[in-house]
Amino acid sequence: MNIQNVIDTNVKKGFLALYDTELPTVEFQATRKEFDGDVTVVVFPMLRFKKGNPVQIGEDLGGYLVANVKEIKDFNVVKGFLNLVISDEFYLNFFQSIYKETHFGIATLHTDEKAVMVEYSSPNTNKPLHLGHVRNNLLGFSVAEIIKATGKKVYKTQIINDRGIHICKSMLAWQKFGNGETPISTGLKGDKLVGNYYVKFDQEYKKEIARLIADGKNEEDAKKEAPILLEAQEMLRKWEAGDAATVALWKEMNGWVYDGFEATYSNMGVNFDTLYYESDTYLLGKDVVTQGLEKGVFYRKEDNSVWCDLTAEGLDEKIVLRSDGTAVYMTQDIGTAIQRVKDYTDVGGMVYTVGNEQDYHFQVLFLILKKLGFDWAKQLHHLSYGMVDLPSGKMKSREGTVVDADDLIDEMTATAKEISEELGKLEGYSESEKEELYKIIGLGALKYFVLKVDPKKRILFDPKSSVDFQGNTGPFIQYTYARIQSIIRKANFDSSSMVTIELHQKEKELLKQLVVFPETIQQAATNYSPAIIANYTYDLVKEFNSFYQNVSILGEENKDKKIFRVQLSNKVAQTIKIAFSLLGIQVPERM
RNA sequence: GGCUCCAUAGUUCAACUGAAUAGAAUAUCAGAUUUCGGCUCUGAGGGUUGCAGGUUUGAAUCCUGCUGGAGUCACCA
Repeated sequence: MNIQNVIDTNVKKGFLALYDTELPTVEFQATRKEFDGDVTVVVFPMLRFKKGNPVQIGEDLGGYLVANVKEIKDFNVVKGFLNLVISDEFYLNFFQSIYKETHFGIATLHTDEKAVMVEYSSPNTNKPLHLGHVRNNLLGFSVAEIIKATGKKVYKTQIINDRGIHICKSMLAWQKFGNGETPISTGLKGDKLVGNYYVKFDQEYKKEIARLIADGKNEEDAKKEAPILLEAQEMLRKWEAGDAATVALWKEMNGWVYDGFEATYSNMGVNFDTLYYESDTYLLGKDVVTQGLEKGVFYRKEDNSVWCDLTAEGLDEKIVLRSDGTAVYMTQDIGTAIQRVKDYTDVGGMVYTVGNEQDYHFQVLFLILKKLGFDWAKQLHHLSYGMVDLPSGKMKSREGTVVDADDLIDEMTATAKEISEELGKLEGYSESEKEELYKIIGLGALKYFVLKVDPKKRILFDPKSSVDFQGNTGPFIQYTYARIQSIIRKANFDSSSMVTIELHQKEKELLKQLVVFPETIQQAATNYSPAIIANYTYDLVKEFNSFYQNVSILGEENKDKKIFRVQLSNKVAQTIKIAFSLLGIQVPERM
């Protein structure tokens, strides 16, 4: 019995009664502040079905609605806009119906629907996580939570690129120059330690190239013949042959990296339900390619390489198997996708959180999977997002302009600490509670900053000034939440019974905002956009602050009104908390 | 060069996917509240929505062509 449905069906009914004409759709929107009313029906589109003066049609329809629909109390027409005034009773009934709900807006699990697998993060194991991964992780995690909130089962996953020549490079450098260093012996996080040796390899490699060139080699040959590179290639062959010592070293060093990543993930507050490793999946696609060849989806060239012709779909030809029979990136992704559906038979679709530089890759991947005839291939989505740029330009690891994820979180936490100490509302908090709080605020600022922007747009991140704590920011919203909690702590009277009062305009505005929360989640899910949730929450908070400024809550003399305002504040706080949980942001009781 | 994406107040972002005078925040200026947390609230100035056409009762939004930026077009991942 939501108000949209009521209006939709009754406008159609009214149109039929008045003009004897069927109206397929009704367009409406929230009424702008400067006009009277709550919901506005747009008359213009109706002119296609019934020629006439839009104002007159508006008047006729308005009259019909007020006479026939109890929720609609009054109306006015401005140009082609029919503004409807919704009754207090409707909003009060709505409030009573949601007041006891602890998870307002969150749908219960629809057991009849297929599950969705959301992939995100998928880092290179040679490099510690940086700002780009932060955006990826926050987006992936949040979209997974949002989809879950619409009632679907969700599996969070990632594919770990744990194999290949790049891994051998850091292994080799560690063997040669590491002197047996471990994360424990150095006190370094494992991913940082391994990352250092990856850099070390590159330095040595460059030195050798320079030496070879000095000895008279040309640059191209020098790059190919540098001894350290040859050694790395030899190591890869050993690894692929299953050489025990090489595999043991590989396992040990990867273990360090995973521990390091795990620390960063847990710090960031993201997690996974299931993991896939490239070393397990890189061969998976081959069988599929064989089957695809039989079906005629792929074809073999003279040199024995296998291709997929996508020119009919407006794309190019794409290689899926090298002439030596080995798998390429695409082969691996085909195999992994199929494996996932085998492992989790309830999965009916997947979301890939990967940067927009891979738009083309995923277009091709999805198309190939469709051609192979998998019914779930229609339910694949590439959650493509823009890069994070620094004022100095692109992040480049070699130039040291990478913003490290761990460092970033530490910095944000430190800033939060400075600000909280100035405010000084934390008497009675222990040191560890304070530290916990600083992290909630610091991370809240970072996450909100990243998530409030439409995913497909680029973000310019200025570490110095970008992350603010005022205005449209995470801490501003957290602050409002904390302030409501303060009011509730002080409201030491029984406020559990439901009351009927005449609504203040500000109360009505707040209720209007609450009404649209469930559909906002739905919209965020269909658009794969946490930004929609972020902006909704901000609007709700602004509306609350305006209410807070305009009416007195605890100072109200009318007992019923006082009760209602406490209840309403409480519901707003709960809604903030739920909305923020969809973004992976926590809210503090005090700050 | 082909294809894809992006361009909105000084700045950071919106605009419910085609509707009313394009909205917030921030910064600036002017005020309120001095009593539920002054990290609050109200107001002002600030825009030819990159440019030029087109479709439409109506365009930031759709189409075409430009300009500027990014990405991609590997038997790399």
